[in-house]
Amino acid sequence: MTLADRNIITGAPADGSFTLATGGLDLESTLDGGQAFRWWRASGDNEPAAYQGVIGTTAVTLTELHQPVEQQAQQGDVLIEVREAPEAFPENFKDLVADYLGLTGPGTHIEELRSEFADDPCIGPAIAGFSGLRLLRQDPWECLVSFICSSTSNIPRIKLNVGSVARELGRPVGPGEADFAFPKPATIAEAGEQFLRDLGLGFRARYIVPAAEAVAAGDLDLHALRQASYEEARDALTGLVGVGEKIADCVLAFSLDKPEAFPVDRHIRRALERWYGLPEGMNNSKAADFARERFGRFGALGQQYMFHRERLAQRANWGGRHTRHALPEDR
DNA sequence: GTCCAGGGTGAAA
DNA sequence: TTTCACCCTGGA
Repeated sequence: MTLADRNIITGAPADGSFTLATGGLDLESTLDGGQAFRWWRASGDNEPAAYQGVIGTTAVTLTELHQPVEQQAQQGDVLIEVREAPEAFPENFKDLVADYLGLTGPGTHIEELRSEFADDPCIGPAIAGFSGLRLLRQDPWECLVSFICSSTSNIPRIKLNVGSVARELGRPVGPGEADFAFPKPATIAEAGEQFLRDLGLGFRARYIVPAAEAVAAGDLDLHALRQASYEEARDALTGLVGVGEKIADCVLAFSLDKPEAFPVDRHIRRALERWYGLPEGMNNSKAADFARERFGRFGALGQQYMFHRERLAQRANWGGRHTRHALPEDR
């Protein structure tokens, strides 16, 4: 039975909670690993991972099921609890959650990735030791703003900035202090650059407002880019001031159905040099070409594994195994 | 207290 | 192709 078979639903959940077959999805690395920035851990380090956040206009808590549970749910499924149902509760909400978690998309092609890249020096061990990372399929507008915020920033600060924008300009959708729907482009455009600067976004405020205006005016139709080719969609995004290839590739990978996108930042650049013989001094654009050539349709997912591995390696936290055995200084 | 890096980009040199 | 300014937050 496939995940899709197990996830067939009709109508909205009656009691506000339901489970999804996710094939062993790991919430921490997927929701809080640098793809999305508005998920907050709601459980202790030694408890099964649980995260609070907002999907669309619905405040939810997602919890990994680590023990056999009743009826149709299985170990490795995820429990979705609706913390506060919106006035107009989406009839197909379970489908929306499955869609957001990428359960029907390229992010689930983990077995193909595993078989094709089992011998890969960098992501091979990462996939073998850690198979729960998936690609999300986020709302493109929130994703775009998030990654404009990422410029010369760091993950804690990106979360701070995106959270401030949602809190100050978004509509409250739940009891929690982070329970806000992400504000529409017109709302952000109207708030203006100075407002965003006062929220602490710095020079990024100057980039977000014109992007909001373009989307609000219909000059840039983000959802339509899901149907466009990778090149066409990337050109449309980099047409925005403050959106270069890296940010565009993040938005393409995490919200616009472009699995071949391969965002190259300083960490990924270092990994490409260390593991794949990328010549030092090659610019990021060429490095991305190199990686897309190598990873093809697994670019976005492979990049997430690479990014995850580099992050853990920097924290020296890869279970003491995979980071230590093949770094250049060890060879 | 200072110093510095952090999921970049665009313009000038 | 390289260098620099752009904001500002948290940790060393």
